[in-house]
Amino acid sequence: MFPSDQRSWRPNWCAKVFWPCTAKRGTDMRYISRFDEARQAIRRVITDFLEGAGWGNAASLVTVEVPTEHGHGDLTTSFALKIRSQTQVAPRTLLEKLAPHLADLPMMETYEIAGPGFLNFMLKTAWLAVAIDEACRNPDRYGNSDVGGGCSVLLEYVSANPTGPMVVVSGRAAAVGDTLARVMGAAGYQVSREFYINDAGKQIATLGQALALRLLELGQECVLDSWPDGVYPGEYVKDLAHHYCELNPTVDSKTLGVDDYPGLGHWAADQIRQAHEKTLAAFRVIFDRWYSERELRDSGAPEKVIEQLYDRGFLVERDGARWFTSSQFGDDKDRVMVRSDGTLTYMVPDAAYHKDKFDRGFDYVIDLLGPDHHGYVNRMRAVVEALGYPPARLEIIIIQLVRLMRGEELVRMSKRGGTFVTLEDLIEEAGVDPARFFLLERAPETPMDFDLNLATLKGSDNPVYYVQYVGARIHSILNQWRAMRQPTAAIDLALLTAKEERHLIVLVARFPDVIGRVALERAPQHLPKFMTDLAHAFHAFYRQHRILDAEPLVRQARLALIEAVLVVTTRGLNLMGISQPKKM
RNA sequence: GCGCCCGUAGCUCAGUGGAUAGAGCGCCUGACUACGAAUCAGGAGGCCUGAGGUUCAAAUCCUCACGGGCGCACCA
Repeated sequence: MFPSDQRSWRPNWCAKVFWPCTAKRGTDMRYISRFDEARQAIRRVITDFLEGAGWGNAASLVTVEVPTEHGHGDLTTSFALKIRSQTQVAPRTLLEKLAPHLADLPMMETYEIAGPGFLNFMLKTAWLAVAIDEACRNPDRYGNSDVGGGCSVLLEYVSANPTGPMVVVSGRAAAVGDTLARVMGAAGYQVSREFYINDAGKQIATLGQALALRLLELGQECVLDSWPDGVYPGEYVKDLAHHYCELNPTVDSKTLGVDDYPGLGHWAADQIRQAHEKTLAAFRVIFDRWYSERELRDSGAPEKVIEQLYDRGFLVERDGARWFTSSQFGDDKDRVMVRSDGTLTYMVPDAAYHKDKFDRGFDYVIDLLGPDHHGYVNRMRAVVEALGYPPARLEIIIIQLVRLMRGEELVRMSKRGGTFVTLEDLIEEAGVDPARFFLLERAPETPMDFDLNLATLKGSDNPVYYVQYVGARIHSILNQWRAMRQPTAAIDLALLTAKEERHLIVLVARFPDVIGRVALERAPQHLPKFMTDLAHAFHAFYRQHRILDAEPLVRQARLALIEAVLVVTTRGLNLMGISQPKKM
């Protein structure tokens, strides 16, 4: 039983809910970040105090947070305001009594009571600076945590139809899904990544028809005057036709008929799927499993789902068809599962696929779907619930539209006309690093404009270079330091007292929390934001302070500091699937 | 008509019920005889679409408008 099971069924399925997962594994080796440790220690003092005063039931309202504003401490809590109605004590009076208990905490530098009843904490710099040491010692692991508690999660994303090239919104899903997978892995989830291939059904036959017509054109060296509606007209089918002829030189295109369409379609779909895999690999997105709808169908799983729904009484016959009574689970209307001609609707294999996901024992099942699928959310939840699985464990994130712009001008995409801007085009024009950064900057469910002019810029206008430049500068400094062949002094991080240095220490210490937050909220956009903040803090430090020219003990401390910053930028970029160049 | 997403600086967007709402781009002023100026310091720019409600506290939660986008098949 997981906490999310008790969560009320939310029509707003966007993953804004912040819930913990009961730890299953890894509790012995629990890593606690500096910020987590401070938070827990402060919270414990406060709850002990409240219990002592007879307000123990208010303890759940005590939260210790990173403030939004600078100047409100490293951590802050507003619990005194929140529990006022229960205690009937003026918040500031309560805090005056509580505060002395906090002074003894080992990480506490100062605290202040502010505003109507906030309590702000400044942590000891040297205590936070332990994070610098942790980062330098664990360059490949720093930032990891076990907030995921070892829970297993299946992420399905992209799942583009193998009937044509991938469009840019698939690229967004790829960037978001891949980054979530990387981050959740770092945060202690056991992640599996899946791509579901719709390689069955009518669309495959239609693809086969398109191929057959292109083969006919090739064979007769002509161009057809009319093209049937809804049959993929894109240029890519011509390329497939050429390839097909090379492999099958004896094919007689004039004899191809309806019976040949499925076979041709399967061949074409497989070619396109392989192209998808190649493009995604170039985008640094890899999957653990490519799940074939066709194999699912061959296994008989769809029919089993029909039976199961029927046995449970959720399938009724009406107008000669069999309907799933999804409306009793919150869907707008019932859905046809078996048409009056006996064939299955596309929904059935999808239902079987989701059943299979849960049967494989995943604690969480996360789907990233395209913007044209949001009408589909309720019915898939309905299926999950009807089959007896907790619907809250199916999380669906809708990846919203990407509009491509060139400055002010909208880049038109027309699927019907067969003209695309494909993910491949985007990679070629913008490059993987800027493309991924831009696609990750925005919340997945927000429609976004992608300005190709901005992404293509090589200069300072491009935020990804701003972040990468940090690492390049640090590499350069560290190389020069090694070339100096100076004796290494002992590291005394207490020498890092300037405000720019402190800011960097705080950010390095906060990195594990950022990873945890991205994982728990399924909100990748916080990562580029954090990286930009870190880059800004580093560049400000760098302009203000000398490193190699500093007095030896200070130099040694600053070298440790920038090494830790390098660890964080490199890891942070890596979690976004973005490179950290040593030179730019 | 019904459902979903979005509405925050000129533009693109962040924002965890909390304090003076932030960033990037664009605009204006300054800063290299310097470990990398792809940088830094500063400035201007806001009725958070509107109206009610809940709350000690609302950009954030609820209701209703308005505006933009996308879905609403015995298609996949």
